[in-house]
Formats: sequence, structure tokens, C-alpha cells
Amino acid sequence: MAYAPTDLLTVGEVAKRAGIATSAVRFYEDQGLISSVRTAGNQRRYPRYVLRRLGVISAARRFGIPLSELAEVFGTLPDNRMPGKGDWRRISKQWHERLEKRRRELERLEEELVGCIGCGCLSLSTCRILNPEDKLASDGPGPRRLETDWW
Amino acid sequence: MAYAPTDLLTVGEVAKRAGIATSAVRFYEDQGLISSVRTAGNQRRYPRYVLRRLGVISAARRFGIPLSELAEVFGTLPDNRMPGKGDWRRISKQWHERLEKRRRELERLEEELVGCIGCGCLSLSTCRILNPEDKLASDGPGPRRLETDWW
DNA sequence: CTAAAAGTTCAAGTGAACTTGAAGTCAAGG
DNA sequence: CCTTGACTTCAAGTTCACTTGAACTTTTAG
Repeated sequence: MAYAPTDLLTVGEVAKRAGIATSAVRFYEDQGLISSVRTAGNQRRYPRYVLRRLGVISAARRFGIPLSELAEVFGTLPDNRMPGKGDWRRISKQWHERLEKRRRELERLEEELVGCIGCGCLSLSTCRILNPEDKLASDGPGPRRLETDWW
Repeated sequence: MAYAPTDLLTVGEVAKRAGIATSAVRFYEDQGLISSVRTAGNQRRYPRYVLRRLGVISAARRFGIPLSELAEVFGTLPDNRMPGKGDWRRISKQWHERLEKRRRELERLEEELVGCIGCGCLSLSTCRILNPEDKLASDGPGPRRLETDWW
């Protein structure tokens, strides 16, 4: 009861609970994003906390955050023990700004797409999200198209 | 004929203003995400509103939204005229749900990273057992395993 | 008119993130 | 013990989103 055999999960169990394929779990381990211990018969056994990491990985992946960035962040986490309060505080701090920025961008994109109807679509020409590089305002001589680019 | 020559942009001009490579512009056209007219010499000329589409594409891509989804949404837009108020209203509605879902996922990711510290799900006693150098864990009885789903 | 810059097509290459297949090993129930 | 299902490694294949290269044409500046 104190130590059930379920304290360590097989690759299949982990995959099922994380909602991903076993091949993906092995791939993530190959990439150093998670780690396991091996049985006498060379099979992987995962501590339960890898489920949390896999959850983070999946969520981050849905936002196009590459595995390399995850590896970078996880590289600061202990490999052989459960990530603790300090670990998560650190990781949180590292990611908070980035995610907050992303959330704001997403809200802004939504506002622009939805709101352009109500506001006459004029704001679109100045939208920083949609035109991050376009130096329309400093294009030099020539007719300004702010009025004609109403869409 | 309503168009001055500057109303149509070359692939290079479009790419520069959208902040992407010319190869990407051609690729997007191959995928049916944008369209162009051709000169007598078979060169692409883009109406200005493709800049808007490219902006949307870039913005969406930064959130991991695949081109296939964009193609689906753009499939409802007219190919040979400037998207108008009704078009953008429709596209906005379609995007609203997608972006809303995305935003919630992002918040969830943030919560996963940040929330586990404050919400108590990461038990201090568990931290102390598995992470003995954590001096913040000062209460609780002797060593015992936590309930399985500590996260 | 000419040379260079920018455009064209098409095929093949790249990198990320996995998946699939082959050939074999381990673990659990009967 | 034996079978079956889950596991092992390793190489090769797949999809996505482009990029690169070769060979050629068009456009533009001098």
C-alpha cells in the first residue's frame, strides 16, 4: 500500500494517461525532455511526475513552441527527482513573460479580426500584429494609402 | 483600369512588406492561400489586400495554426476581389471560436506552469520527502507517500 | 541596347516532430 | 512452460512548411 508497483509507469501507461503515442514518449526521452529508469529487462519505467512534463509539452506544442525551447527550460530542472516548489517557481518565472505576451497577442489578433467590422476596418492598417514589419508610416515619399487601405 | 500600376505589387515587394521570403509567398499561392494576376511576361502581380492575408497568415502561424485551417477559412473568401465588410464579418466569426479556444489553452498552460505553486496541489510534504533540501516544508508527519495524483 | 536584378518553373533538399516496420526481448496470465 | 501483448532498438518513412538550386525569362536602370 505504501509502495504500489504503480509508482513507476510503463511507457504505455504514461502514453495513455498523457494522451500521446508511445513513440512520442520515447522520442521525447531521446530528445532529453523526460527521463526514465530501466528495469532489469531494460524496459522504461517513468516516475509519475513525467505526466506533468508531458502535459506541459503537449500544451506548449499546440502553440508552436518548439521542443528545443522546452528542452532549454527543462534543462534547468532536476533529472532524477520530482520537480519541487522552487523548480516550478523558477520555470514559471522564465515562462510567464513569454506566455503573457503570447496571450496578449492572441487577444489583440482576435480583437482586430472581430473588431475591424465595427470600427470601419481603418485600424487594420495600423495593426502591429498583422503588420509587424510593415513600415507604412515611414515609407518615404509618395501617396499615403491610409485612407484608401480601408480594408 | 481602376488600378494605377502601383496598385499591383511584385512578389518581391509583397514579401518585403509582409516580412517573409519570396519563396514563402509563392508557396502560399501554390497552396491556394493567396492569388495573383500575371503580367504579359508571366510574372505575378498581387493586389494590395494580399498583404492583409499574409499578415493574418503570419500571425496565425505564430500560434501554431496550420495552413490547412487558414486555407479552410480563406476558402470562403472571394478570390478575385477585395475582401469586404461581409467577408471579414464571416471570417471573424469563424476565427472567434478558434482563437477563443486557443486563448483558453494558453491560459491553461500558464496555469499548469504557474498555478501548481500556489494552489496546493504540489504538496509541501511530498516535496520534503522527495526533495529533502527544500527547507520550506516544515510541517507534516513522517515520511509517507502522497496520494497518487498529487498534480 | 545591354547587363543586372528580379522574376519564372520544377525538382529536390531541409528540419522539426513524429510514425512505422522489422526483428527481436520481456512480463504476466493461464 | 507457454503464449500473448507490451516492450526494446534502429533505420527509414511521413507530414508540414518552407528553402534551395538549376536553368531560363522578364523587367529595369544606365
